[in-house]
Parts: sequence; C-alpha cells; structure tokens
Amino acid sequence: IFNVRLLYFTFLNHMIGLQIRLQAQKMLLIRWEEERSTDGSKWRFLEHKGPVFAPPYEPLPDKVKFYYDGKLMKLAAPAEEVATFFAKMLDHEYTTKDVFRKNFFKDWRKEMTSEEKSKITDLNKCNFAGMNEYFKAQSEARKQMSKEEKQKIKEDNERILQEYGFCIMDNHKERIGNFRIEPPGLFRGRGDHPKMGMLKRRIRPEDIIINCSKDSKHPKPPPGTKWKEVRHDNKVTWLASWTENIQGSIKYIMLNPSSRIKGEKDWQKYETARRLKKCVDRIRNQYREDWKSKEMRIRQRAVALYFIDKLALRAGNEKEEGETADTVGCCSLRVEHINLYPKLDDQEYVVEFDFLGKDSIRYYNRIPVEKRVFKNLQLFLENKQPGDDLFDRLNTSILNKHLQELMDGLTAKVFRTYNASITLQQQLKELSCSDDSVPAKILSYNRANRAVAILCNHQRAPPKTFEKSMQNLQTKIDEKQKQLSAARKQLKAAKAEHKASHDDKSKKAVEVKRKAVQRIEEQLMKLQVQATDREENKQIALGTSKLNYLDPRISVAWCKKFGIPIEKIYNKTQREKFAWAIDMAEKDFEF
DNA sequence: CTACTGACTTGTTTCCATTCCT
DNA sequence: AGGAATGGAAACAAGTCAGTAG
Repeated sequence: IFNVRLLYFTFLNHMIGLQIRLQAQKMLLIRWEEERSTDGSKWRFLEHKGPVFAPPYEPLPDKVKFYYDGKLMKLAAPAEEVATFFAKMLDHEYTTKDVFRKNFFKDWRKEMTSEEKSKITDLNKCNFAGMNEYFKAQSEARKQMSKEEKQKIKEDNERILQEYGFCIMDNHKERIGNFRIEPPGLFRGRGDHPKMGMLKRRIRPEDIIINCSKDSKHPKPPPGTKWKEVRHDNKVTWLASWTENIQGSIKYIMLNPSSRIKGEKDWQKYETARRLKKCVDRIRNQYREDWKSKEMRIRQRAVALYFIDKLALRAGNEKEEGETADTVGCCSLRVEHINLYPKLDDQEYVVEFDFLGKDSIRYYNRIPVEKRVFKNLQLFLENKQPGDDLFDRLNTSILNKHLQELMDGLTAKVFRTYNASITLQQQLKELSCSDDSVPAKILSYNRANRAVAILCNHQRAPPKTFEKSMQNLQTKIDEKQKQLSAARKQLKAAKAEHKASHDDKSKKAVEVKRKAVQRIEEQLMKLQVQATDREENKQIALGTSKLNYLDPRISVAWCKKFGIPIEKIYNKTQREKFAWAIDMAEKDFEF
C-alpha cells in the first residue's frame, strides 16, 4: 500500500534532469517501486559529496599558559588538544566527578610525549585556568564581532550547507540530516556512565565508509587521504558511517526527517499503530487470560505486556554491565525497582515503580493494578534478591516474537506509539470546544499533548529562569488588568456622555472605547492562557511526543476541524517533517 | 539459546538566532 | 541599542529490534 506514496512526495521534491529523461526514469521508478517491496532495496540512485570533517586542531598561542604543579609547561600539540577539551569544560559539574577525571586522565596520558608522561602524573596538579580563560575570551570576542563578520560566517556556513548538505536519491534532491562529522572531544555519557570523560577521537577520512550508487559521481576524500571503503549497498539508507571509539558502535550519516525515505517510514509506523488499534481488544483479552497460565514464562510475558500497554513502558533490552549507565525498561526491571502494597491509602493492590529509564530519567509511579497482576508479581518476587530480574523468564526477544504472532509487524514499541496517538485523539475530542477562541483552543491542544507526555514520562528540569519568567508574565497580567479597568471606566464615561448629548461624535467615542475594551480583554485572556500553559508545562517536555509518537494526521485533522492554522501547532521544521500528513489528512481523519 | 552486530528511532542537552523588553 | 528570554536546530547519546553466527 505504500507504493502510492509517490503522489504525496512529488510536490515536495525538486526534480532534476530533462523532462524526457525524467519521464523515462519515472517509468523505471514505478517499476522499481513494485519490485522494492519484495527485495528490500531502499533506493536505486544515490549521489552525495561525502561528509564535512571537523577543522584541524589549531595550537594555542604562546601567551596561553598551562602550569603543572605550579610550574609553566608547554605541551606538544596532541596533548595540548586533549587538554583544551578539559579546560573548556572546567565550569561543568562533569569535571568534578571522579570517574570523569579518571577516564580523562588515562586517555590524556596516551596522547602525551614520553617526557610529558613522566612529568604529568597527577591531574590535581594541573592548572587549566589559563586555557579556560582564553576560551572564554574567544567566545566573548565572537559575540562582539561586527555585523559584517557575522554575515560572512553565515554565508560560509550556507555555502557548505548547499554543497554538502544535500544529496540526490532517486530523482529527488534531499536534505541530509547530519553531514558534519562529530569533532573530537570528551565523551559525556548521561547519568552514572562508567565511560564519561574518555577521549572521543578525531575521525579521519580513513575511518569513513561511503555508501552511494555505483553509477553516481563518488564523493572525493580530502586531498592526500582515502576513504576506508566505498560501497554500494541499496538495502540501507545511510550515506556514510564510521565506528566510534567509546562503545565501538557505528555512527551514520542519514537523511533529514523531511526526506521521502524518512517520511515514508514514519507513515508506516503510524499505520502499524492503527492496525494495532483494530486488534488491541483481542490482544488485551489474550494477555488477561495468560495471567492464569500454568507456565511461569507465559504469566511473566503477560504481566510485562500489561505494563507496556498500560504504562507505555519501553521494551527494556539487556545491556552489557559496566559499559553503560545502569538503566532499565520493562523486560529488564529488577526486584529492587518495584514495591507492592496490598493496601495503600484508600487503594488496593498498588504497585510502586521507581527506576531509571532511558537517559537515566527517573520513572516514578504508583498505580493500582488488578488483583491477578498483583498476585503474579508477588509470585515473581518469591525467593529473589533485590538485584535479580523481576521477569527472569522473559526478554525483549521472546516478547517481540510473541507479539509478532499476535499481529504482523507488532513489537513492544508499537504500544507506545498507539497509546500516545489514541490518547491525543481522545483528549482532543474531550477538551476542544468550537466556541473557544484560538488561544483557548491551542491551550486545549497543548493539554492533550501534555497528557501524552505524562504517559510517556517525558520530563524536563524546570528551566532555570522559570520562576522569574512566570513573575514577569504575572506583572504583565496585572498591568493588563489595570489597563482594562481604566478602559472600562472610560467606556462608562463615554456612554454617560453620549446619553447626555446624543450626538454623533459621542456615539463614535463610545464605539471607539468599546473596541478598546474588547481588545484589552482579548489581550488579557491571551496572557492568562499563556500563564496557565506555562505553569502546567513546568516539568513536562512536549517535543519528544509531538515529534515521535503522535500521528501528525490527528493534529492536521484537528486544525482543519477547528479552523486553527497549522503554523500554530507545527513550526517550519515540523511542517517539513510532517508534509506527508499535512497533505493527506482531511478534517474527518480518524486514527 | 546467547552473544554480538548493524541499522534505525527516540531522547536530552547544548548552542545559536530571533524575539522580547527596557 | 543592547541585554535577557525564548524557541528552534544541531549535536550526539541511548534506546529498539532484526539478523546472524556459534
């Protein structure tokens, strides 16, 4: 069914080549489209310029001093470069952490000359203050640059973007997502990461694998260098890749979310979630039955699935111990992550979750469950230590195999997509009121979005300036209120005046004043809505769910139905990413 | 079944430009 | 004009999940 997608994307993309050639290629394209579903190719033609490398290291001017144990020391370029990474971060909490310091020092020493190595043996005796000040001054100087200089830099960036930021994939010019190679630096893991502070090494052309089509103009490596490899694999979507040295994992250069290949995949994702909608009742009945199974593994599978469905937990793959921060998802929950309360306050069978999830974000929730789930959990906990797996007979692979049998294409994460999107749709239905003003409708939309963000546990730290900005807004509101009462008084006076004189001039004055009151009322309302929205959003991040979990067609349909311009809901990038949905969805779209 | 790899999505943080406010 | 606040984009880390080898 995705073969019809061409219709939706043609308008987006710039055609290249001559009309006749184009015609011929179109025919080929359609034929290829039909083949594609069976052989899994992602493209036929791919041409790009390769990645942009980080600028080479520029040694510090001599006036920048580094002291070891109080004594001035000039470092050779390799060690100096790594030292600057640390010096730049001096204000960051990271540099006070033991693990960070230890890892940094170990990797730094590897870059030193043997002389440096023998002298520098204690990080505590290193004084990076001079370097730190230098970089602060540099960034200050950058801010102070003249308009012309800033303009020049902007133009240079634009030129690089135009040259390297686009590729051609099957007749379409497409934006590349990340065409710049990550510069070297110190690895900053999230949470309690055992590898924080390690040196992320510089990536050279010799590390890069290029992927493009055979019949394309191949990207040229920088003068005097070679690519690691040039391959022509059209079963994958990436343009270039390299192996990163911290975890040994592969990094990719891929297309922007606005591209056909990403948009299509996104669409597909929501179609899978919509198929789940059709059979979710059956699946729910199934797992409720499975709570009674004779087999432990089936009961565990069923309880885990219940959590994934009800709480929108992630699947929870196993991770290699000591390689990453200790975080879990559903299948990897441990005994220590839950508490059971047969009775809590006025509720029965309460499960308390407290664990670190993706990015070491804390998930804390107390939730009453059905008696059968509770009893099962008690059973799973029997004879276990806090560090043992809650679901010892289950992992994500087993779970996903089971899900695959229940519905084609079903995996654990589909539940998150499904529950997020269906929640948005329900909430929008419940909260929107066609009589509301535009700002009030948008508040309703944000509230619906918020319900989803809470479900998915998308938190944020309250912005540092939150209290202050709230206060500012409140002062504005107070002022508006004063303005309003003043305007009302004036209106009243004008009315009285008109009553007395009954002339045209005073009638006009009444109208003018009435308008003024109305305008101020509107402004006040807008401010109040804004304050509510901001307050409710204090600890909640809407972006992630909006971008990754909510079927954009729901939002597009809602906008059409309630006469809200789409720009009020999606900014420019978001509109590009969701172009397929904006084009496709009518006001009666149902997820 | 486990371990491991590869490709791709999802997530937060940081940086930067624009807007807002004085 | 200039500085603070804000929102968006870039950067890049951290997940999911399928496939393969042993």
